[in-house]
Amino acid sequence: MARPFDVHAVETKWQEHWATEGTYEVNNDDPREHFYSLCMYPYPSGSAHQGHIRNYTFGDLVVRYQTMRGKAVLSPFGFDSFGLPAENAAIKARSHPRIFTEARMAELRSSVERLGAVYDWRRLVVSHDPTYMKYAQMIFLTFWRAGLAYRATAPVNWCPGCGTVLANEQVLPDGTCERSGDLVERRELEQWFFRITDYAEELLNDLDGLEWPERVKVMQRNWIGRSAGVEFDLPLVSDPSLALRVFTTRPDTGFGITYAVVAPEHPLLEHLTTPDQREAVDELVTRARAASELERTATAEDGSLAKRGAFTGSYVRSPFTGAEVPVYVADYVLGNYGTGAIMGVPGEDERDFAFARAYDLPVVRTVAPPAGHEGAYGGEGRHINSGFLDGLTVAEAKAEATQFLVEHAEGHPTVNYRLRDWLISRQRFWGCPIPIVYCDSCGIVGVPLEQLPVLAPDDVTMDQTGQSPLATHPGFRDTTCPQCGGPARRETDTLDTFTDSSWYFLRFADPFTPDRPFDAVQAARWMPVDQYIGGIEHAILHLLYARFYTKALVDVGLAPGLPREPFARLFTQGMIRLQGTKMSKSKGNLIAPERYFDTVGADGLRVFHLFVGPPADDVDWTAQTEDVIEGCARFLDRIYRLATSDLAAREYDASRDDAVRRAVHRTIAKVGADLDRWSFNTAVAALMELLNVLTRWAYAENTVSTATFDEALDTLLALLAPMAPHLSAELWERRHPDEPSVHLQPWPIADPAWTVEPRVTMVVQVDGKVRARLDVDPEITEESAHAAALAHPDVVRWLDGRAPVRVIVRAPRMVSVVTR
RNA sequence: GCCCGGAUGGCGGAAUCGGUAGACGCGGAGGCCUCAAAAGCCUUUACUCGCAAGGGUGUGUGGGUUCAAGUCCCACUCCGGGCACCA
Repeated sequence: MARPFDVHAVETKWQEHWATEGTYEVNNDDPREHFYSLCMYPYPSGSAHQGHIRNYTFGDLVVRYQTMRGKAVLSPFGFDSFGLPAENAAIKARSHPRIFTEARMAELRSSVERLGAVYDWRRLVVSHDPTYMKYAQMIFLTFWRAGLAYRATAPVNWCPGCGTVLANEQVLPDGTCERSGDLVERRELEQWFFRITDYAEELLNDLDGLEWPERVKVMQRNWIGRSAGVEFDLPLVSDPSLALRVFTTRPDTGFGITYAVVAPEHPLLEHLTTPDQREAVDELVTRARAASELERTATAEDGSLAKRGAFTGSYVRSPFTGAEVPVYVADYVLGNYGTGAIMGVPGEDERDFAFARAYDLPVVRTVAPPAGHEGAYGGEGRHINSGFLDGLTVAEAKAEATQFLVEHAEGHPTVNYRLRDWLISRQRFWGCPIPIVYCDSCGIVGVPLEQLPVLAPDDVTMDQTGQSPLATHPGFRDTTCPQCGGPARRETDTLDTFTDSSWYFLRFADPFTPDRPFDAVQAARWMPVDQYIGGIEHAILHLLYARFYTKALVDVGLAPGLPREPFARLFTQGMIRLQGTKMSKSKGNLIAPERYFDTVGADGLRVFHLFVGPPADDVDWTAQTEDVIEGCARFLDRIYRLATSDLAAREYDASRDDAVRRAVHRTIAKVGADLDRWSFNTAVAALMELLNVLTRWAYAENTVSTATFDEALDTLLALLAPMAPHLSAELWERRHPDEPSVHLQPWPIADPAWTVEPRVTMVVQVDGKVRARLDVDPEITEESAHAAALAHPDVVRWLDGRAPVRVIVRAPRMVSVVTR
């Protein structure tokens, strides 16, 4: 497609201009109102793909728009540069992940600069930068000393494909690794954890105050999984000094207990198992331990819980009925949730019902189900078969039953969370080493601050053997104890890379103060982030971890006075799809943005991403897409031609000026409102409409006065500036060579006097159908509208002599005449 | 199974507070310019009946509320996403 100007020359000219002028560098003490705009920290996977382009187009629009609105806008950039892909690539090529990573960082940076997205590059943050690592390690040690990091042996998720353990959040519901797709194994390992569960309640409650998409909040609420209930004792029949402690959210159904179940890992299982049941129990425990999540749940496909439990031979006594009920062991009860043991209430719980069916256990209903209901009933109803609870509603009975358990069964109300502590150890090389030393005499010792950062040596063999690559490097592994000076051994695991993206936004706010991660007073000038932009795929992992870090940093004293929530407003953009599947590097179905940079240019590609649909919606890349991109470039070309054509000699007819000026001011109002509500596609459409108005008058009728036309064109360029920054800057400069750039101009303000129309169309409905349209004054009174509507010949015709029964007047928009 | 979204012309989408459905763009049709093409410009484009004037129908389906429903209510279908042994 032939363009009327040299797109490439114009775009590079302005990109160099913004870089050399430092237009978008901003200091912390800037007196203007502060605004922090941030796109999610990218993993450097090479040159930008369409998802990046979309992300940075939105982010850059926000930055430039808010700047023109008079704010000091913080717009930083950085790289989440540690991670598995670079390490795997390095193993394959017998190279070093740093080499891959830095080459790809350069590519991505070049792409975003080519897009014309502007940043304060002085604030660049890179995860593998030794300075950043030093503070990442300092934060880890501070958390550890505050008791928020701890080392424990636990059954963990081991991914054979990645050669490392994973956090719960990285395991998909089907038990596979979210990254490699391998079936995750359970291994018993000693690992480092962050005590995120200490913050479960706050992480849940603070969601309410965030301007985030509701579905992201719902996902986080589900993930945290708060459930309030009661813990109480079921005494052993054989030894009443011992009891099985269970947790339930339905204490009201206690009269329906017909059995109890313990998890295969339960500490009391050994004691509960009688000699004649030993074999069956051992077999079940062995099977449960070996089975993956997937295999376990697969057996339950048909809803049956057969073969998933075994009788222990013991009995406990129900505090409600005094009855002796059998104790089973079953893998559907989890060892690490609640007390690892439950009461079996098949009447009201579906799993219990399925288990009772499979093991032929009695079912006692305690809540009357609706007529004809089969199976377990978990809904509302009146209690039956429940002694002192009979006749009560579920809520009433819960309160009564809780009270009873407190008095008679060592009970107390408890809250449990689905959320587990965050496993942060990774048996990989390309990450930040955990700054810990193990000494035989001193135990676990933190590396002293002055010895940070702990850096991995470069000559490490990274082959995946299941142990940390660093452990195979004696020079790194063997060290001396910082406390006693004796021989010691370093921690050889690295930190989960999600720790890096959990505080980078704070480092952006103040990378200038020496000797600390950031200065709290400086960071507080920007925090919280006013607008955070990224993909929905981070709804749980990154966004939950970053919230935890922010709260913890405040509590351990590294960020005194900072807000406890990092991201005030979140926008999650849609993804790009090709033939129904997500466009991504790993799927190999990319349409590279580069090809458009030289044809339609960065501005054309930006306008396309803004115009193609609502920012939150997915974009289907189809055969038509190329045409739409061309159309966006055509829109810019028309602006170029209009702005560079010579109209000064044209005739002047002042009668048309007002109409043009009204179109201009209505567009100002529309575009501003649309940008504020993230309706970028309609904002672009409004500019297209304005251009259509201007073109029509300027070319077809030659009647617009130069002054009005100039005002209109200048306004158009200003409104266009956040969307197509290069072209608008270029045309503005040509029109105003002695003035500051369009990007430094104030955002246009609509004059209310010019946003109202002198005449509007009023419709008249007869019995609900539009039968006439009238051109009226917008200030028309109800009476005049009423009279004018009934006098209209079309209305008279449609009334056909019938008298209106009712007339509803909504001047000046509409009159509704009813005859029936 | 549960919880969220969503369904509007040939296509992407618009309609912000219950008040002119289809803005804007893509694609299509016709025209101007040109030796011709490209580019550009102009007209037209929901479906349908009609020569026309002018009607009728129409926002996934079926009901309802209302003078008036894409928008609100009830039931359902399909699509997308999340959750799903957490007691």
